[in-house]
Amino acid sequence: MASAKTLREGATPKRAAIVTAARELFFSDGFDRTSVDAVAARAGVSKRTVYDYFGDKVTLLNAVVDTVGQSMVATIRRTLDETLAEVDAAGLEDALVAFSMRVSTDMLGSPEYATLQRLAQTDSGHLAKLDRYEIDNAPEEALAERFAALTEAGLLDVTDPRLGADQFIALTFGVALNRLRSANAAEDPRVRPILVEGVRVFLRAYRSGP
Amino acid sequence: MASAKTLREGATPKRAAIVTAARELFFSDGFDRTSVDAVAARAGVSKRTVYDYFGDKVTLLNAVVDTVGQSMVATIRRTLDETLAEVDAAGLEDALVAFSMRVSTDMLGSPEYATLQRLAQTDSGHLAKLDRYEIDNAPEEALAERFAALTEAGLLDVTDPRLGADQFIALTFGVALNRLRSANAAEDPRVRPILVEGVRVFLRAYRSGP
DNA sequence: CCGGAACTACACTGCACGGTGTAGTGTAGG
DNA sequence: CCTACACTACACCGTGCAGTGTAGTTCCGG
Repeated sequence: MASAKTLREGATPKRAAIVTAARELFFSDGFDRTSVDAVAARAGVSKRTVYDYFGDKVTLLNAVVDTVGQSMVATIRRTLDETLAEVDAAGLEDALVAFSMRVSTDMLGSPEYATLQRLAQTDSGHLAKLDRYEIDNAPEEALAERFAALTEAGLLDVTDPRLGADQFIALTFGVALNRLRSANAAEDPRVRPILVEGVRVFLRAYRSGP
Repeated sequence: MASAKTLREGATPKRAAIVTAARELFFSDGFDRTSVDAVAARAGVSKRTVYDYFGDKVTLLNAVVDTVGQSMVATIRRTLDETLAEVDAAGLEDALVAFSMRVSTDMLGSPEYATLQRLAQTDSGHLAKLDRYEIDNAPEEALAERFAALTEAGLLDVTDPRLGADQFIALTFGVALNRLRSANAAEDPRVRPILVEGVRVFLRAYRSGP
């Protein structure tokens, strides 16, 4: 006897369209300033359908956060494998730069990550208690694992991998995001130097000493 | 013939109370979810008075951002002078830790800085074009100056002081904020170790080598 | 051909909130 | 005592928006 009125389930194209439209609007205008009517219009769908699928606006937000989070994690995992799987000491710096560049650009806009945080924090903060721990920390955890492996392999000297991952992220994406508030990292030529320097600082601190 | 209806000026206690109440509510609930009625109630003031002073809600937000920004800059400048004015090589690490700790705790709650950014960005982003450049960058610039001085003095080796400042901030406050999303740094015992490690990374990368 | 599910179009409710107008109260200064 | 001003209390308007109810259309499987 769930009190729900049987929301529509499954991965239909309409559902995806709604989530996509909602994501775009939430990201650009914020949760509060986005009306469900606008989402429906953008998705090319009747407002009623939105409610048939999601029940209410907050649930829709959760769906967006969920979707973005998952795809983000997937992107990071894949990029991690593709850029940092087999490196030697000589290629480490380039590999780390490549990794951060790819992540920066692959995330559709760019501050997608930070924006997601904002969305799930500021907006649904008091509203929904989504178990965001996994989504929030998965990227850091994945990177931490990799740092641990690199330490094992003698390329790095990271005693606290999780902290190291947080610091790496802060030094690269954190600085870039802070500097170029609105910009989308995909094209901005100012991004790369920031990432390069961030990686250098990280390596000066954590590269395995002789 | 200004179109304004002569807002109330000057630093009256009521005005301060309104700004304070608005700050607290904007910070905890967000701009959109905070009603002017709530602000007035919290300030112990009639709603009409709020409008007599500020004209509209966005102007009130600007006043809040302004006030917080100024006091933040003041705090940072002062702390900078008190902790990093006269240091030698031996005391550098401790001084940097002291600086970041003091800044973390002195900022009333803690993520005040990030929250301010959010407020002025997400919320008034499309609404008001406040010339936030000074407020936003003053802390970084101030820290950059200090790093330049320390480089001059031979304690550090920071070729791009502004970038170094951004990195320092990311490594310390950035990491702390990211980890302890909601917490207020003032008391949380997890903050200090993060700051200490951030400073160490920074110094390993930037301490003047022999 | 029938029934049901997915959808749309649209009207409609209820409410919260930004903003205003105004009458009235307290208070300080001349 | 009178005026001016800061302020309150309160009623009020307009609007935007979440959410619902419903009638009608299309389409598909049996």
